[in-house]
Amino acid sequence: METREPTRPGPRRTVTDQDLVDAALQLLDRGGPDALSVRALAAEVGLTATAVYTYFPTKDAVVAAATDGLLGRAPIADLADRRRPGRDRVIGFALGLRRLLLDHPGAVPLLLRSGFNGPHALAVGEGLLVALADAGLTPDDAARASYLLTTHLLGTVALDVAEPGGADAGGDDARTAVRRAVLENLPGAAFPRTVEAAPVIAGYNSTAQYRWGLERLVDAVGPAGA
Amino acid sequence: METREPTRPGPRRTVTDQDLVDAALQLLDRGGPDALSVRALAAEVGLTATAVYTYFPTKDAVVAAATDGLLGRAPIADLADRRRPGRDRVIGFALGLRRLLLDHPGAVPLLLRSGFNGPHALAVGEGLLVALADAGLTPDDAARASYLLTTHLLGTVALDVAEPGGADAGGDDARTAVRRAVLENLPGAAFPRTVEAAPVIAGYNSTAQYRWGLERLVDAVGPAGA
DNA sequence: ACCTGAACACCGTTCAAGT
DNA sequence: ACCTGAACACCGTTCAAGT
Repeated sequence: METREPTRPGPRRTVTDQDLVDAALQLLDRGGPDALSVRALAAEVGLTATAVYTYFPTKDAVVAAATDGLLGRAPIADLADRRRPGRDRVIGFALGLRRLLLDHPGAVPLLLRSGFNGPHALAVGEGLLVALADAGLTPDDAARASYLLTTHLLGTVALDVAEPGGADAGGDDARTAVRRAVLENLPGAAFPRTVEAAPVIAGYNSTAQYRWGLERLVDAVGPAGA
Repeated sequence: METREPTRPGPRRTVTDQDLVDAALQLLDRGGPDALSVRALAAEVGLTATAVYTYFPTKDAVVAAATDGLLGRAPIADLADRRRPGRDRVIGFALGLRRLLLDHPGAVPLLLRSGFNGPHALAVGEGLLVALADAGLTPDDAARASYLLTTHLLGTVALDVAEPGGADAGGDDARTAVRRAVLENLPGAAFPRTVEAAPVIAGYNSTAQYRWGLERLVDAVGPAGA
């Protein structure tokens, strides 16, 4: 006696909202932000372009669902694990969310324009507030710290994805080497400090550099300063 | 005997690269990122769409020139003024650049995808390195701090511009009130900390909140911690 | 409710042709 | 060199029509 969830009778539905969200993310992963067109999305799930408007009122609504869906894959379980110190949870989560977004560079430009008002965006914010409160911050300071962490994370990811050559320029080391060569060929008379610091600047996009800022940031807002 | 700069003879040129850059920024200011099309740009300066390709090889090149041109209006003179402490110069500059970008919200999504490799972007980076070195940081720490300040600034501006209602939602106070009402109507069972901190979260986009993070950030990277 | 096909008003870009 | 007009392969979205 197989008990499926109660479905309405009638012809088999072949496509769901979730199918479209998944297909949208796949298109973004494969071809970047410009690859997500209503026509391409429809073809991906075997529909005609106009049928998409049965599921979502506009393309913007599809984009909003897809970008919030991406945030739904953020490691918020890390934030809720009360056996670990709040500070460790925040740092681990931030590193994990950065990794997630850098693994989907095509979605990032759309995410940055999305408003961050979907259910998964709210869940991320709530989780950060919990972990920061556990780290000893007052509710108000936890909110300010959450915003500081978020802007730092999103700004970092935005710059990384905007990098010429983008994500397909090989690994961290290969990108750093390319950046360094460019920086060292700059006119030293006009930009002496930039040329001098080229090795560090070349590594801006590295995980080490993100962690450097993240740790200082967490310590700067923490209760240790109170 | 009027001595104009030597111009070639022949029919009067009516349009320059700079005209197109200025027109692009005006279109972005008036209608947001989607208002900048090659056809609209051409019409703005009295050309046909295809004539634009005489000046720039692609639309992306126009966008790059326009966004870097916007950075050219950043108050880098603030950074170079050696009569003031480095810390004050950095904070004043960051506040000024944030204001500049928020005054041109239509250009921000394009700026965030621009790569920041134009001459004015480089000049901003160089100025930050100078002021941070004057504040007592080592060259390497100045570079890391410059990146931290930049990501924070860009993340802040990105979130601000992405806000539903955007820049045309009245002043800071009006936007905060709207955000607060939305936050307080959230399901308190699912997002208790978010609802609790609603008054602070509603003010995320305020200059006060940006300054809160900026000052902590500057102090966290400063030589005081050494 | 879900889906199709035709259509509208747009895009960025190329090309042949003119001055 | 600068500019035009026609054209190509696309866009997001609407609408009438079908099941």
